[in-house]
Amino acid sequence: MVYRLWTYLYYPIFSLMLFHFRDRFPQLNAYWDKYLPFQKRMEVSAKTILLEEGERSQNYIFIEKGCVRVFFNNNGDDKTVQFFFENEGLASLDSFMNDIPSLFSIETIEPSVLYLLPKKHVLQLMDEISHEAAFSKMAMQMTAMRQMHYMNEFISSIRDTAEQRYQNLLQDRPHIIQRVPQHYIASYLGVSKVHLSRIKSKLAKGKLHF
Amino acid sequence: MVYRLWTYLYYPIFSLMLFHFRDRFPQLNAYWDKYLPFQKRMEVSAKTILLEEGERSQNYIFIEKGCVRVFFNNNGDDKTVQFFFENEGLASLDSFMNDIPSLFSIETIEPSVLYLLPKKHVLQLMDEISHEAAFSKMAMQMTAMRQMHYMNEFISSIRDTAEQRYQNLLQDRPHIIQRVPQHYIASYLGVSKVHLSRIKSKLAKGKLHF
DNA sequence: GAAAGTTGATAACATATGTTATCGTTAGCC
DNA sequence: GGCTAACGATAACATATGTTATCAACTTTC
Repeated sequence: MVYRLWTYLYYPIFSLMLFHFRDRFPQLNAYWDKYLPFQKRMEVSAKTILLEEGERSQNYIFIEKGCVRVFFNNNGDDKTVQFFFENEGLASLDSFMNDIPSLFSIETIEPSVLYLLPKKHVLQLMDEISHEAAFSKMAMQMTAMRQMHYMNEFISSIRDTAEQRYQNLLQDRPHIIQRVPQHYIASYLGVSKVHLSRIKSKLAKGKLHF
Repeated sequence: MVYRLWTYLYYPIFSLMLFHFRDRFPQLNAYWDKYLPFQKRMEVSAKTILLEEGERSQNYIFIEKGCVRVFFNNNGDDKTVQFFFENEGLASLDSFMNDIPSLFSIETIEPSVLYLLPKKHVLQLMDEISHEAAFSKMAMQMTAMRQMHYMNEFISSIRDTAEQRYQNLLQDRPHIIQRVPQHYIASYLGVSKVHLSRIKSKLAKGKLHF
């Protein structure tokens, strides 16, 4: 019960950290820097599991170089939920906050340079940052943006075909298509890898002009 | 620019009003009651358009009796995004907040009793309520819940078949299936009405035991 | 109470998408 | 440098889903 309330309170703060913390809110960089000494630097190869589905999330992960994906297992094949790149951070939020088994696994896609900040220090950081004057405005902005993002994904799922969703991705977030293996993108779009290959082939043909 | 910032600030407050305001947070009922005199009561028949796609949202709508749906037009046929029932309130948020043409239409499904609160008074109410001590905690809770909701819808869309999504609806929100015409539910699930009918027929057969 | 519209089931057919398998290319590993 | 796994394209077939049309039951309207 206490845990739950606490989750909701700190949710937006955590969101702040999760997405483009450094780029978007340079005013808060000092807080982040203060906790640099507590972070553990890691250089890992591609396909390194950072958190296994069912384990409890103990670290906040910041990506200096490389990219990772969040996924879960669904009757044998895995479904990718989200991709993260340089200067983004992540954790399996529900697991991290409520100390429950994670619903998701986290894995590197490319060889990556990561910083891990243990839970204990994340909590301290949250505590300090919430005293910052400009904080609440930013927290709400971040949260609203996340809500919009997921709402748009949902609306897209009932409005657009897989082909249209692929083209949206191509237009809005081309870096994902450039850097992520195709079968992960397929599961992110909710289609089989064979079908995504067909979509690409169809689009390529449409672009040929004789 | 000013509008945008303002949107983000008041987003969670608005969320508070939007969903189960009265039921979930009785502490805030006094604020609501204070603005009762400014609300316009309406009794309308089914299929009454309350807001047309492209218009600017001018009122916050509270449902005393009946239900409504939010939808948009997509190449001729419309796609339902969400349903609202008794003691819930709604508006086309982006339009209401930023005074831009609405992306969605709002329409009653059943004959309904509604209260409309003009924008001007909604803004005053928001202003007052944000001074309430318990407010920020609740605002964040509401916002986190909305975020979770849309995230779960998104994950369900890449994980589940239409049949499984129908069964989820049946289990988690059976009132929707009981009260909403089937073709609206079909578009909400992202399938054709014919296919939803097939799903129902298949499930009905599965339940027969000879 | 007749006419018109709404809702839902079903059939027939077309298209979209999944599944399995094969193959060539590339990348990592010892 | 050769072995192995990962990746992506493609084909063949099976299943899922969309489209159009028809019909019956029910509601609303006048």
